[in-house]
Amino acid sequence: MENTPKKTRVQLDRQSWVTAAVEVLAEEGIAGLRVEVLAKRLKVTKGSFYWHFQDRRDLLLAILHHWKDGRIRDIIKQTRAQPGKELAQIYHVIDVYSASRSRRGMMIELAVRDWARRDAEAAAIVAEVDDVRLRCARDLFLACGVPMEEASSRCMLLYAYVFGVSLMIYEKFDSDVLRLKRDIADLIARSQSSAEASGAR
Amino acid sequence: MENTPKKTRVQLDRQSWVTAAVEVLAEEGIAGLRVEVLAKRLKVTKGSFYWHFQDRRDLLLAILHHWKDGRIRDIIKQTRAQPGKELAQIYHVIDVYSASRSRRGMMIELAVRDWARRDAEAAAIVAEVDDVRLRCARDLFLACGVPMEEASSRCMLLYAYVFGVSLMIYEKFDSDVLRLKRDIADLIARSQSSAEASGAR
DNA sequence: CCCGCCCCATACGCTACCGTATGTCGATGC
DNA sequence: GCATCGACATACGGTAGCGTATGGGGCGGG
Repeated sequence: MENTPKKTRVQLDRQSWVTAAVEVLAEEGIAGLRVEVLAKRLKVTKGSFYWHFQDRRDLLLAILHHWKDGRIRDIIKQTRAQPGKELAQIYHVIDVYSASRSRRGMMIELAVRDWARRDAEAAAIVAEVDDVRLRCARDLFLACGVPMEEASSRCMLLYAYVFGVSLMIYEKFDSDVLRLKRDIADLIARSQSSAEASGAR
Repeated sequence: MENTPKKTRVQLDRQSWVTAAVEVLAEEGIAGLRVEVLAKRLKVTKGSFYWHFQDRRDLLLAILHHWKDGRIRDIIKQTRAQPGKELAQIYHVIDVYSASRSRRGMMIELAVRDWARRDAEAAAIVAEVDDVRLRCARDLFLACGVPMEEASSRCMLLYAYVFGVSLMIYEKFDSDVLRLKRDIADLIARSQSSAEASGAR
C-alpha cells in the first residue's frame, strides 16, 4: 500500500523542487523565480524549501546543472544519425527547435540564456552546452561531406537562427510560414555539393 | 547665463528619465528596472519620478515608444542604399548588428525582446519593429534581383541570425571568429545569381 | 515683496521576498 | 509505549520596492 499514499503525502525531494522551478523559470523568467512563489505552487511553505536547499542560489545552481545534463543528453540523441542520413538529421534538428514544436523547451532555453547574460555561472553552463551543440552539429555537416570551415559556419548559423527566430514576432510579415521555414532550412542545410538535398527531406 | 546653471540644477524632464531608464534596462533587464533604483542613479528621489510619471507602467510605455521610434528611424537609415549598392548594404546591416559592434544596442534589443515574451504591449511594439525591419531588408534583397520568396527567407534568416548569435557563447568553439562571421554573412546574403557578391564587400 | 507654481524631498503604509529560529506531527526503531 | 528524526509549518525580523500624501524651496510675475 505504500505506493498509494492515502493523503497527498508526496514527500518532496530536491528533484521535485527543481522540476517545478524549471516550470516557473519558463513562465516567469529567472527574476520571477521566487522561493515563496515556488512553495505556494507546490502546496507547501518555504520551511520545506530551506530543508532541501541551503538558499535560493543553491536551487539556481541545481537548475543549471539539471538543465545542462538534459540538454547534452538531448543533443547527443538528436545529432546521432544513421550513416547516409546525416542531411536528413540536420533538417530534423532544425525542425525540432522550431519554436512551435516544443515551445516549452524554447521558453526554458531563452530564460536560461537571458539569465546567462547577467550571471557568470549561468553563462558558463550555456557556454558548455553551446560548445557541445556546435560540435555535434558540425560533425553532422562534416559527415555530409561539407568542408570543415563551412561546416562550422553552417552549424553556427543553424543554432543562431533557431534561437533568434524564437525571439521574433513576424505574423504580419509572411503569409506562408511553413514555406518560409522550409526555405530557410534549405539555406542553412543545403550544401552546394549535394544534389541529394531535396530527396533527404 | 541660463545655459550654465550654477548648481547642478538640471531640471529633469520625462526624456531624461526615459534615457536613464533605457540604460538600466540594458544592464539589468526589465525586472531590474525599479523606480527607486532609477531615481538614485539620477541623484533625485522618487518624488521627482511620480511628478513626471503616473506610475511605473507609464515609464515603461514611454520606453517602448521611444525605443520603437529610434529603431524605425535607424532601420530606414541602415537600409537605404544607393542604386547598385544594395548587396553591400546588406552586408553592412549584418555587420552593424554584429554584437561586438554595438553591444549596447543589442543589450537593449535583447532586453526588450525578453520583456515582450511576457508583456503584450511590449510584444506589440516588437511586432511593429520586426515588420518594418523585415520589409526594409526584403526590399534590399529584391533590389539585388532576388525573387520575392527567397528575399523573404533570407531577410528573416538575417535578423534571426543576428539576434540569435548574440545569445550564444561560442568562444571555445571556433578559432577564427572573423572568418566565421564573414562566411555566415555570405551564406545569408549571397544570392546564387550574383557573381558580384565577392566584389560588393 | 510676496504669491503661486513647478519640481522635488520626506515620510508613510503596504506588499513581496529572503533567510532563520523554532514548533509540530507522523513514521520508524526498539 | 516511547524516543528519535525527517519533513515540514509557523512566526519573526529585515530589506526592497510601489504608490501616496504632504512639506518645502526656488523663482518668475505682479
